[in-house]
Amino acid sequence: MNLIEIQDRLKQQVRASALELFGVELDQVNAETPPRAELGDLAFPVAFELAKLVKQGTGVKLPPRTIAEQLKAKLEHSPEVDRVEVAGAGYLNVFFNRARLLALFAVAKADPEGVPSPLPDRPKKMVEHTSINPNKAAHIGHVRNAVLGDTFVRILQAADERVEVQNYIDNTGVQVADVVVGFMHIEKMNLDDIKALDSSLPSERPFDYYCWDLYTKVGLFYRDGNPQTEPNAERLKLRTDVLHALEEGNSSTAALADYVATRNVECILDTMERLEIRYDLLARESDILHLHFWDRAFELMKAAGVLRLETEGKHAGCWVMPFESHTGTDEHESDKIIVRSNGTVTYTGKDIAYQLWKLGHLGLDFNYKPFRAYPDGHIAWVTTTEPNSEMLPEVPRPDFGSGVKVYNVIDSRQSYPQEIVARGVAAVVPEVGADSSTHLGYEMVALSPAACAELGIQLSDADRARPFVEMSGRKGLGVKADDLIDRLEADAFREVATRHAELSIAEQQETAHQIAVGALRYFLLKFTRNSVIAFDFKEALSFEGETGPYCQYAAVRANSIFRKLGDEAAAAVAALVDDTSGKPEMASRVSEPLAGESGTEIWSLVMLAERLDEVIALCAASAEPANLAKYTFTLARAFNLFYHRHRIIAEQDETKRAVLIAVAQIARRRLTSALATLGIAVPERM
RNA sequence: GCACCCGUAGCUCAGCUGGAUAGAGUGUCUGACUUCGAAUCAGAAGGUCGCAGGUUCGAGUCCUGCCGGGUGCACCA
Repeated sequence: MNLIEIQDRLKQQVRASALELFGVELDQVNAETPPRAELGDLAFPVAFELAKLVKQGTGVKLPPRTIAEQLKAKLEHSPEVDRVEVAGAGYLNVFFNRARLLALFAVAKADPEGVPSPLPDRPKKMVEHTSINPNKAAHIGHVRNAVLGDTFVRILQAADERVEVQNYIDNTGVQVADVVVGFMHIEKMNLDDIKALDSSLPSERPFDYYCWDLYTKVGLFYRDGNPQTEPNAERLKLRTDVLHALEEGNSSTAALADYVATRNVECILDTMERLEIRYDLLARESDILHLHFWDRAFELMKAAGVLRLETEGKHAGCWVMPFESHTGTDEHESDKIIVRSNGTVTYTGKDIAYQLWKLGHLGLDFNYKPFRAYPDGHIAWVTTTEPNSEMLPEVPRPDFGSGVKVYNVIDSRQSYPQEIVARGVAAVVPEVGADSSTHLGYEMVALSPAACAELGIQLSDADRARPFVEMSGRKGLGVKADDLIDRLEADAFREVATRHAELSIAEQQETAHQIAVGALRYFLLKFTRNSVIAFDFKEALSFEGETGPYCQYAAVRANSIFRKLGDEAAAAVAALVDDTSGKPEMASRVSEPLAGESGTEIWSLVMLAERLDEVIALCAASAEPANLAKYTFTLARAFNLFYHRHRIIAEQDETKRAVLIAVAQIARRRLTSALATLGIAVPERM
């Protein structure tokens, strides 16, 4: 039995008592954590609500405290409850039987490092994240997306959900076309030239870095080298021609673009692998086009009557989706164009087709082939048009698509098109509804003025006056992910080398790597999704205070205690469990260290640690990983305080020592599990 | 013009479906390493929760209006 089950049981008793004593049927009973541990383990503010309902129902005015007093007597019969107090204006505060629950929590099975066994019987949830245009290296804004998405995946898995992770590859879009224009018309290269270049590039400037620089040149190229002038129409036509070639496929230009995009995807996946971020499926836009997903979606949408062919006005010849919640003006139309007057489909249209496929309502499927095998044997697959790829005998292919719920991790600037996608899907398949599509939006990562100065970026006067500057791949304005990870690893390595000279270089590097990942992931997760991160080097590179390494350090300390205790820890916990079951005298001795002011302080760590399941459930429901990050830090902080105040190994009293061991055991298990769900490993030493 | 997001300590941010005395980190100042590791801990100082109304037992949280900042409203993605 865990804390959630105990709470649910008490809530049911409150409901039953309210009905019995006052004849009031409560919809739900709220439980909260009292502001201070000495006020109890669980609080019900239910008496306030009951006072109101009783007055409405009968006209009798009962003070909340009187109501609470009557409920108190009923609750005190539960075996998990030690006593109940009425406090304040009418709070019902529950104090648990500490010795009993300590034994209960101490024997709970350890979580298997946040990787639960697969649950094939469960309906599948789809999470799309990363989805970086494959034309350049990833910057920290992209990493925010990937870390948010990956952590949300881990949260769903920790909540026993079945999840499929997809990364959308927009390999036929404008951004890829631009880099292709750069290779063909600035660098004057053909496919063989690019391959030769690729293999000659130094490791510190890989292909995606090369494309990053080239991409910034293309913007200038369109404007004949002067950023102030209007684009050169002749040169812009080169882009249109490339775009057209990409959509058609089967040309030397398309082959060149495919190489460029695929190599960038490989580089980006390498970057993400450094942060423990992996994928199940890479869904390529070219395959959505060439397998005619849109044609099918178009038919479904027309049949459902969600599209209207405009015959007059400035949208004449376009198929549009009416969007009445946005009122139109002269400047801004309220309807969303899905098919252009030249017959081509917009991005939103393609996304509706893709979303219908994710939910298993398109009636078409991709073909698949393996893209990358991870060291643990997991395979990231990629979509393809070639049907024979299905036949690869040595790799069993999972079934992709057909989820019941879709989460799209996309920055909040795209909330308007995302809303249209959700409504389009709901209109075609009313039975799944708009609720099956969730836009997991987040604000951008921008650059603080200090960060711009450090990067040597010249700001315009207008930008200087702003609180932050938006990153721009087009302008080459941004912090590349690999550069930042390199810096973090170098900083961490320097620390580890001085602290642990006894470790081998390889061990020091591995530890530095784990610390760097912890620092970066935590930094990106501690902000809630709708807060803009004004990126600051000093803050991002910090290992002290509210950081990932702080949390890792607490877990490392806990582990070192158990390393020293050896077999004694398990024996002590077993003895404690034995004492509390059916030996009243021994049980009361176990209660002693948990009583009084000092005992409450120790006990509060247990209660906090056991709240992990509740926090995971909250994060899964609200799609807000920041809650888990904050919780993990709070737990680490509480453990550090406990660690500082109580010397376990030096403790002479055997019973108290066993209690402290059990408490530390619970805390380190939950802390390790919380960190794993954040994608943060616990080093051996640090 | 319309829609969405934000405004909380000097700075960066939390604040669960309305609940008890609004919290962290950072910065400043002061203490604690002979101990299971100081990437740590303790203490001090720091607040008109943007402003004004309203809803109620109770509002940082909900409603209305206003002020200030951000984003979106493409036959781009």
